[in-house]
Amino acid sequence: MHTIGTLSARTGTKVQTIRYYEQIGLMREPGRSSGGQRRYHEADLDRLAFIRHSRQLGFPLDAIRELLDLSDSPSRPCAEADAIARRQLRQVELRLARLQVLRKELKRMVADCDGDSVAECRVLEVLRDHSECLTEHEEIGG
Amino acid sequence: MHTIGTLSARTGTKVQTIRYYEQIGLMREPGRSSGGQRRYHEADLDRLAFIRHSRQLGFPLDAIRELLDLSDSPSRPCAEADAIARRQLRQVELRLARLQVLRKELKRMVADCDGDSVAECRVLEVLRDHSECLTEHEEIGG
DNA sequence: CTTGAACCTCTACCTGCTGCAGGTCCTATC
DNA sequence: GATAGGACCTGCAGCAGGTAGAGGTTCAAG
Repeated sequence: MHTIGTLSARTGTKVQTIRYYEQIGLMREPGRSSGGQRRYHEADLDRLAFIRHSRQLGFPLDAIRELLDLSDSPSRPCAEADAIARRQLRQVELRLARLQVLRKELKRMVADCDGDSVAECRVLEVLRDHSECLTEHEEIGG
Repeated sequence: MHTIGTLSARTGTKVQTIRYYEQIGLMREPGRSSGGQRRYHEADLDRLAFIRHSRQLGFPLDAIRELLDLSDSPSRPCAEADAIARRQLRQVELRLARLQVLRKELKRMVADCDGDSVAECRVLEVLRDHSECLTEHEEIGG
């Protein structure tokens, strides 16, 4: 039996986050001590580790929910898990591509700026006028 | 004089978003028509375009606030604007580096999976056991 | 039996918006 | 001048994925 603090320490997850996962139904409601404190089994620790690792790989909580469901029914074909992972890979590749465009533009921006007064600052100039950009970038929220 | 709808259409910003920018003090409070509707000057349009463009380049609203302040005082040296842009560039490069690690790991994950049953699914296996990863990745929220 | 670290619930806040409800204004057309 | 209907108004709730704090209880070591 583990306390929530033990799970926290072992998985590097904040205590509040574990309670949050319980609240949104990602973690099962654990048993309680006579005084009302959460007491976890080893399986809960594994589940939390799974969740955290998936988060580290950028999976959104909804995807993790699906993966956990799949993980709980071992006889099903794994095509679904595979599809989720591929979707995540596509997302990551999309974000990479967009960030690469941004990096290029930002690099050019700071390279062109010679540190004079704000009035002739290249950085501000480029921000003022999108047409000075070499590439389209409809990033925002990527 | 422009309506909020005109600003919206010209900058590709939702009407609500413009009102939100006003609420958080990024956009100045415009004048109003006799009936209480917002009426904008050309300068407001420019300001909104600046904000949007900065957002597209991934600048957080706080940074944009600083950049706007700088932009309003043209005699100051532009070192500050430069620093903000460099900071943003560093952020983008950090995110890029992390995403590249993720991509590698995800690629390996889906490549190893041969589509059999969940019980022996590589995807789930890797998620279960971080030690199967080739690289450390403390992504989360990047 | 005491102490204090760890736990509990509840609520609010973060970023950067977006959407809806329910009501008002503006302007073109008849 | 009346009317239709699109554009506008305010205010509030909600999204992801947590994080922080208040104010109170429990647990376990000494």
